[in-house]
Amino acid sequence: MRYKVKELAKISGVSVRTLHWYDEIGLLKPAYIGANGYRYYEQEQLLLLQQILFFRELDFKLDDVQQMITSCDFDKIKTLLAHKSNLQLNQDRMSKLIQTIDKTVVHLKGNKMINEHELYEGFDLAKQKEYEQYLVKHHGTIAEDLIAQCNKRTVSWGSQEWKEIKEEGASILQGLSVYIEKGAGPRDEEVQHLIQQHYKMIGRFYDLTKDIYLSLAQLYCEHPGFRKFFEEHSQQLPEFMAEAMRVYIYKDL
Amino acid sequence: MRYKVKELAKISGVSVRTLHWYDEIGLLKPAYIGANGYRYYEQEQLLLLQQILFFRELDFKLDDVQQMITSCDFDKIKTLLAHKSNLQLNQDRMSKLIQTIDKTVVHLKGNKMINEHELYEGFDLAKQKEYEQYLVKHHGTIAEDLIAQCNKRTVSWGSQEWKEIKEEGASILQGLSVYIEKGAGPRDEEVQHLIQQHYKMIGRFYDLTKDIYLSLAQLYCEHPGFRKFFEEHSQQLPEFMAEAMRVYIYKDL
DNA sequence: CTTGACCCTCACGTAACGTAATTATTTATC
DNA sequence: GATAAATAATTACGTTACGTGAGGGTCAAG
Repeated sequence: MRYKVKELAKISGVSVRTLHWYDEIGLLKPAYIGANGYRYYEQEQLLLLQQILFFRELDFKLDDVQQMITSCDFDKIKTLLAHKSNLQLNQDRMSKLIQTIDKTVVHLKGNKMINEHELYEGFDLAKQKEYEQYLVKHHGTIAEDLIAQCNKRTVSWGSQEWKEIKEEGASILQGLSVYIEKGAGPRDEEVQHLIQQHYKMIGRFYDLTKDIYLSLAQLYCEHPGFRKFFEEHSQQLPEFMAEAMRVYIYKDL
Repeated sequence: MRYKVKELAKISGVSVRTLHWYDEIGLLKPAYIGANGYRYYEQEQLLLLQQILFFRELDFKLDDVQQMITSCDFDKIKTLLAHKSNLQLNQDRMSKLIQTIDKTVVHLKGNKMINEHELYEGFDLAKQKEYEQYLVKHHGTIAEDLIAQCNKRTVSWGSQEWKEIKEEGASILQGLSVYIEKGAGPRDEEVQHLIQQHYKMIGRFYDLTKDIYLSLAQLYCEHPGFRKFFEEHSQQLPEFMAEAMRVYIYKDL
């Protein structure tokens, strides 16, 4: 069995350019080159490529990958452990950065006395009733059960918990609108990560199923109250978010 | 007060080239340019530069830094939170990578049946007595106290704990020798991180002070048994590690 | 007036490809 | 067998945030 570039690219999930590049730097040479100048790869190269991709995924530089695949198991272990400690360093740095961001956000909020009401008015309890009626009208008894469950859970929440969940919600929506401005798509990884947070957050209100989450996506677009709330962050947020939610639900299939 | 490039570079801790670059991309223009073509910065630019460096440290791309310093607090918060979720994504990835590395290491070890004795013989209990006598001879009663403390603590350790600490120790030494091969210096961040791990590990045996740790550095170089053990990883490991240990102790001063 | 420290502007190198542009070859269809 | 579509090749520029010289002016001190 021999593969041409495109074929090997497809089964290994890399681009043709990557194979060209790996050839150029001597990381993965073709088994042989035809009289037409074409690169032909064999089973052996496929296996080697998989090794390469494995180490690449671990954030090794290609130079180091080169070393790895040619070194013995003992040296591999040494290098892996050294690399691990590097990753841990990075992790520590991330933690510190996140802390710094949190502090900065608090500082900025305190500085400008951002009006909580303005930021979070979507959680207004008065509007809650309206939403519930809408839900019942459009989704029947299932919605009633959810509302009951939601009420049962939230009565025990203190103002601290409400504040947390409000902040988290606002953070998610703000994040999404930033990505919209940047021209990101609903299936981009960063967006999906935010949607995952959203999914988990909603799960604190009631037991969430895929169907219910899809209904929510619909609700956010259709219900004027929700629409307005979302549109305050970004004009395209309702559709964008609904699409991202659908992607999130269907992506595992 | 006006600064020329080198002066601003020194007080802000960046390179001259960086200032040139920031000028070129319009991120930080000089206050004015002299007839000689020199860049002159004022207090205002210094403050701006500090802002820039703050966001740069948070791993923002310079494009985004540009946005940040020109946007209002509200938008800053949005962007910061979006960035935070990015960092969290990265953190998650790191965790997974580290797990994968651990699994791979276990797999490689199992595969090649690496001889534990060969890897960890430095922890041989028989040799322990020899070390202790050497310590007492060269460091007197302080060493005796340490040995007593060490014995008191370690009697309660099970084989699991011994194994853990052996693995950690081996991992550190292997990591160090990899860096030596790469031509790293004793004060490099990665090396210092490993030394920190080493410091903490030793701290599990007895209460560690700076003086004692410095004595250890000496011991590793002088005592033939230790030397031999370290030299099995790398010929230069004893001196390299001792120097790194001294750097670690003195770096806070 | 020289010397050294400093300034300037190119301009190439980095890592790992992405993205054309242009040309040649194979494959599929008629 | 001719033509078109797909795929191959090479070449080369773009990306990030600078590092590192090269070659050549400017300024303060001795």
